Amino acid sequence: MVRETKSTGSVLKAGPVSRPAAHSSEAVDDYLKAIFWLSGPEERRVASNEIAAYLRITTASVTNMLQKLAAARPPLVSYQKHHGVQLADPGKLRAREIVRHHRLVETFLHDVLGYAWDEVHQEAERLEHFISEKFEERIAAKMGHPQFDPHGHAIPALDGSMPQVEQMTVHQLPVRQRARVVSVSDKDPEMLRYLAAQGIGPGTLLTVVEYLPFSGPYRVRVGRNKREVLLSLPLTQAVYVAPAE
Amino acid sequence: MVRETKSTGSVLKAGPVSRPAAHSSEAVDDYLKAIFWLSGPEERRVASNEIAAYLRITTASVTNMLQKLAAARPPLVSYQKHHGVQLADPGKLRAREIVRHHRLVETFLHDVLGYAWDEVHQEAERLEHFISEKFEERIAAKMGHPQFDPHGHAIPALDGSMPQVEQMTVHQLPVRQRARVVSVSDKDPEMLRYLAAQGIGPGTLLTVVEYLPFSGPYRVRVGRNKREVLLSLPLTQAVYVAPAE
DNA sequence: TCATAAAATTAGTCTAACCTAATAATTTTG
DNA sequence: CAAAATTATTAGGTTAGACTAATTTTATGA
Repeated sequence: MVRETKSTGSVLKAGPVSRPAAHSSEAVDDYLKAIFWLSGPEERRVASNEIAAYLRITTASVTNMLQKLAAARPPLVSYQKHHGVQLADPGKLRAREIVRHHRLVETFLHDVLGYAWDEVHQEAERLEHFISEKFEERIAAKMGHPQFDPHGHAIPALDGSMPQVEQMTVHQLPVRQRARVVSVSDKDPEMLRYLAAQGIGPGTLLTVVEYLPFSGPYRVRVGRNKREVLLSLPLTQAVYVAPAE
Repeated sequence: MVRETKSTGSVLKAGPVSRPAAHSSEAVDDYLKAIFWLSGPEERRVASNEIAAYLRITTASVTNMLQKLAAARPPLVSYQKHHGVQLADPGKLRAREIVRHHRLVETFLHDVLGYAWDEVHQEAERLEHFISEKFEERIAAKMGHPQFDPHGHAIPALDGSMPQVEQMTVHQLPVRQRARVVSVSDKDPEMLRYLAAQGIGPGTLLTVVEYLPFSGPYRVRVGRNKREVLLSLPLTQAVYVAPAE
């Protein structure tokens, strides 16, 4: 019985030449995203180690996958045994595309479907892999091509470019320096709910009054009414700010 | 190195007892849907054969999967060697849930995101597996809990119930009998575009004037202005109507 | 610099879901 | 009602992407 293959369609051997991979598997997407985040704006090489910790899988699995990503035509990463990986251009493009999907979907869930800001991440994390370019385009258009997601993160443009905003964490902010919240990590819903309850979100003005020793809480004045709140170390590391004049 | 498994999470061994399976794989979903459609409203047993043809895979693969679906706790199908399958209640529930997802998503894409009616099926076919109950609930609410999708198909209620509308195909419609279009098969985009161009969609009034022999085209009068169009056999089988008094 | 610790790689196993080829059961028909 | 045709099942293979265990390479620090 001969039939057309209904294959799972891995990128790894697909496509004629040099196109940015029609579509990749969820697993491949997740590796590309991990490398993208871990390598940071300087795009430094990333160790298998770090990827394994980030994705909560073993390093053996990572090595295995990195070899496939590097063997893909065109290669999605540049990989050197024992010396980590870097995204190659097609991989970088795909990573940025997924980040764009994620943040557009988050914004859509929040602004159009009325999700709370601590609920959007989980749903976007799944959908980012499965929406089409058309879907992406339509929701972006519906929202007037937003620049930022509900947590204040910049949404990459279609060409993949992402505005680099100058920012630091509250943890790094000098005492008494007035600053405006730029963005908040979206990973932990509980954290987001707590911060929202304290009136902290993108745009909020704040000042660190004092930080207590031994990773103690930070006393922070929030907003116009200068309410004072206490933020633990992890919280101060989850809130990004830009100094205000 | 011991780690939490980030398994693909098959239904087949998941869950405590007797819950309708937290979530199933895409493949399992597709089998359940296939059985659901093939068994029809009478819920007759379905042969491995038919499933294989419907999903365009081999019968060996089907047998293999049916055994797993039957071995799942709780069983998703009732399966007897050499005598086909029927959906068990949990399987039926999941199948209806996916149909609900599919039709709600189609309606959403069409009504909210401005997709054309021939574009919605493909996107919904992917997304139906990955949206959460919350997403489903939110888009349904946003649209005012619609009863029908853009092709005229009824959207199953949350409890899985589907109104059974009395209908026949244009192919089966007696000559001169006035009828109203109930629904149109969404599978073939080209067909949908052609029908739309002829002014045929849910709600359209029509009458078969004449059918020519040897599977020849049907002459059909459409709408109030009684424009006459020719429909090939496949088209007459893709359009469902209810006789109008 | 060399011994040890840390990190990465290889080799081989597992599962889901497909496949082909061989075999068995059922149904149809002369 | 038995032979032929159809349909279903079993057995064994493949691929992606996880895993463990063993080994090798690189980095560290006495």
